[in-house]
Amino acid sequence: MNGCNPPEFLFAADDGASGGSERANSDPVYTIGELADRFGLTLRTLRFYERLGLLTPRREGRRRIYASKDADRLAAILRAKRLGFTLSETRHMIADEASPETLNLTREKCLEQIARLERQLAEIEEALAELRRISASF
Amino acid sequence: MNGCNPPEFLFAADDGASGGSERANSDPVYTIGELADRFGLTLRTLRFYERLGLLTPRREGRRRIYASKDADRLAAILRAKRLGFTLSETRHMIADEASPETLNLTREKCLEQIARLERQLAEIEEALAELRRISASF
DNA sequence: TTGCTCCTCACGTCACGTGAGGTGGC
DNA sequence: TTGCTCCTCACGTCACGTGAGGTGGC
Repeated sequence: MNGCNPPEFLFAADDGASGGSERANSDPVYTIGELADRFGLTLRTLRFYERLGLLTPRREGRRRIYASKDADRLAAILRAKRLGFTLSETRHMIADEASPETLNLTREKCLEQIARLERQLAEIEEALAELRRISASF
Repeated sequence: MNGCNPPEFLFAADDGASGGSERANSDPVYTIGELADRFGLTLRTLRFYERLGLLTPRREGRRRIYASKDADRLAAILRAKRLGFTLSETRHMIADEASPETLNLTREKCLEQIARLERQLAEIEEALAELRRISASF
């Protein structure tokens, strides 16, 4: 514990919804199909995230069982994805076991990402301008 | 030949520059390295485009020799790329032998592409807004 | 002989999609 | 038995990057 950590933003993805098969007492538990439905993903995507070490559901035999902390972690992953980070960047940003729902974003990474997206934005805007010029000429 | 073709835009990429090893009389000819330099690409990229059937340089033994029509075609490919088309879409858009420097863009494809890019633009703008909010909080 | 440019495999990366063939419980 | 959901390979897609090992001509 030290009192002067580098600036760091613990970014909570709040997800108030609850559901799934309540198997134990009150802690929701999901099959892969349920979790996929809930987040609008494919089974393949969830298995893929597991292979990358982003998710680690427990098993009942061969079948994957996802607890609410896994769902929280998945929400954080998708949040990072929406911000335009790659999965391997996301892997370094997902916080530790204690708070699976937070993303570990430094100010520096934040500014780098902004610069990256601004470049993409400029490219797309140029393309759009040209396409509009062309389509106006038809 | 019919007089009522669908609306179609033959889009010339003008590239006035000339250079390269003038091997035959007055028609510039390039090695793969020269062409890569000229367009800021890697050798790998040019070989890859050839495998996809986008470029078909002639050979002198095993070595690739690019004529000015190949350079024109490459310019058209890169133009389509800047407009956000995939290489396989581009493959269908590059015009026939007679005019290697033109892209064959229908009005419909143009509008579809505009819609696609507008969606990407919106996603990037949302991500940017969120990242700016986060970075302002540091 | 060294240096340069070229060549052909062929595997890696990114974020998955898409079968192929099989299992388990209602 | 049929239907449903799950499973593990394993190859495909997109646009290349990155060696590995070799060739040809100055």
